[in-house]
Amino acid sequence: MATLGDVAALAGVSISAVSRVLSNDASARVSATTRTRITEAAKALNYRPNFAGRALKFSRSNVIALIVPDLTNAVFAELMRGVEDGALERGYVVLLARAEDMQPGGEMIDRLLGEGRVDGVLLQVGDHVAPEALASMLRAANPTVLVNSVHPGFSGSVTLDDIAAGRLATEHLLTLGHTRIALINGLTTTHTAQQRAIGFREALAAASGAGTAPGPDAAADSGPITWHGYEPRAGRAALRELMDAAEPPTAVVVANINAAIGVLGEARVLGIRVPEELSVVAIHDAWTAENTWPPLTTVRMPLYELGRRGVDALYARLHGETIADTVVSDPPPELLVRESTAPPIRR
Amino acid sequence: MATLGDVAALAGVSISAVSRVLSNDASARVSATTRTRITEAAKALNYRPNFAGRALKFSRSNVIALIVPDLTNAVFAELMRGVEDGALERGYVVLLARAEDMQPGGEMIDRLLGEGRVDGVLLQVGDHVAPEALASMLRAANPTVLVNSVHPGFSGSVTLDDIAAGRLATEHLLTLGHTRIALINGLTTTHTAQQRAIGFREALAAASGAGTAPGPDAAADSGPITWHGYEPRAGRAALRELMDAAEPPTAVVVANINAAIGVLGEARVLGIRVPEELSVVAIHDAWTAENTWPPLTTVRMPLYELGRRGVDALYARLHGETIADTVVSDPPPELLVRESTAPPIRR
DNA sequence: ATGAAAGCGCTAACAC
DNA sequence: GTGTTAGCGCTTTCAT
Repeated sequence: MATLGDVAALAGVSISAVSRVLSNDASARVSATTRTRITEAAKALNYRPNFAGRALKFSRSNVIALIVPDLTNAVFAELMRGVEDGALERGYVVLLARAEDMQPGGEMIDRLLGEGRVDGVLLQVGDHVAPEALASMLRAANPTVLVNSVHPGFSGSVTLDDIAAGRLATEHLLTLGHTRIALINGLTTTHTAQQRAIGFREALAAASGAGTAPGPDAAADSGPITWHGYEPRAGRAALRELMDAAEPPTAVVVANINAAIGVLGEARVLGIRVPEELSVVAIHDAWTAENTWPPLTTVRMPLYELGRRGVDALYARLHGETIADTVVSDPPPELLVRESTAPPIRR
Repeated sequence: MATLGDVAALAGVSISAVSRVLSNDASARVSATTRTRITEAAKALNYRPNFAGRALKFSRSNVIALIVPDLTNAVFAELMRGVEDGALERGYVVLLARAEDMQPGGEMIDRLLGEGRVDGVLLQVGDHVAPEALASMLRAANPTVLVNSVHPGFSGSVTLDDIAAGRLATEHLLTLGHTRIALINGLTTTHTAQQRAIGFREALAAASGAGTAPGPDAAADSGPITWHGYEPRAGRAALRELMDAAEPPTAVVVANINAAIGVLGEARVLGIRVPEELSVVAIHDAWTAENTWPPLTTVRMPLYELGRRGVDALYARLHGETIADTVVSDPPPELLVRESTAPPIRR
């Protein structure tokens, strides 16, 4: 690893001259000859500015941490890509971390930040994190931006339009002619699940309001909602529960694609044919949706853009700006009709 | 961010005293009183050693990079966990990077290493990387360890026992009574695919050798092999190809679980019932295997241990030891029988 | 037992 | 135009 000193020696100039040239200081006055001598020497030695030296000088690492609950969740693939691209564009490197290692109470994050390893944190909080645990790491001037999550009293979240997603998925089923529709949702504690439930109810209410006279109790019009979580096994449990009812649904909105995969599996076990006897539409798209049977109808969310906007927000915060919560709705949620949804069977 | 100087000032001692105490220098002679004064001051100020300062001093970052072709591939989940755990144990932090960003020709890796951001690299090379591209970054004293891959002339790989995996999967189908067995494999260029093919042929040869008289041309005994790749769509293409044959197989070994998911999907499209008309066993286990229909029989590989051993090897290399190639076979590949395999139909 | 000082690689203010 | 110098936070001789 060649240093500035090495380059300076080879070029026969001072260290500061080299520094000026190689960091392309605009206001640097250097003769053309020395400039070429320096750049050539640097190239010959394959010079790269030492990371630690810079970080020490600037007290800034140009690294941001991205923390997601589960790295292998295909849903986060796009998010990560967006973050990486946004970061690269701004000269940042992304340190990807497992939320697992971040327990308990953000000790690991404190370390990352406290030791100056990273300048800021992009945090997608997992479903099972208690708000209290979050509170400790969101205190004070902590350069953190929440992605896809919110926290009471914390300003600096960037989220998706989950209401629209819930509405879109539900409208699709209504359009097909379904009337008994259920929502297989995430945990009640999560903001995303709450939002998706709102969209679900909105669509149902609008339909019943338009189609029939507005009932006195709109609540009775709304379909059943389960709140088991976003994992495949949560989807399985939810479906069993719903199918036990006296009048089981003919269609379900599943708030997460992974849970939907569980729903599909459980439907097979229960002998329920999809889409003939049960239509399934899931929120979030991923490669897995094309490889289930039947292929899953999904609502594609702008996760890539979410990642980029998250970096934008963190960048702004790192530069002293106070940032407001933002909802990423461009491009808007998009319905991808595959083969898991169909009109209900007449009988 | 409190510095050593801050702690020293608060404790009323010199900076060097603080350094000695806080880095628990065993050979440091310090009075009990100053020691407690220092530790208390450090605690009061929530002191954390500055990363850049240390890295600069030691010319060592205590960070290793883990590069995998696709972060969201469930197969790598275990690998990552093993790496993280192994690294943490040794006081290292893991910088997770997309192979995507590493193109072309390892420019990004050169940067990571050249700027001193990481001390070494754990590299799982993707299927589509040309050996020439790899050669440039594996030259000289590059502190790199290949995981799950090999490179001609490069010593420092840690791999799995893919021969045993191929053999185990094939033996399972043989035991069920299948005689027309095919291998849906990865690209010919990948070491893992080659090894799995060896195991596949070994099992077939052993069976034909034991069951009948050893034929003069053992090659004729071996089942057909396709080499399309490890992705779902590669699996689909492979199945279509195999089923076009005059005597299609009654069972397939799929060299990768993701390809196997594609195989299952394509079987549905072709109207082939699994396992009645076609048994499917895949190498590598993941949560997805439990959620396909039917649930996939798989061969579980010790990927967690692979990760840990990879860190071991890199650590050794970073400390000047020359390391040999190693094969991680403890625990050995394990067959997980689910519902995608069954005896062939008699006719 | 404790402190002073040098130096890791870099940048920027300040000479000349 | 170019060089000298101080200092970012840390560890480690070397004095005392």
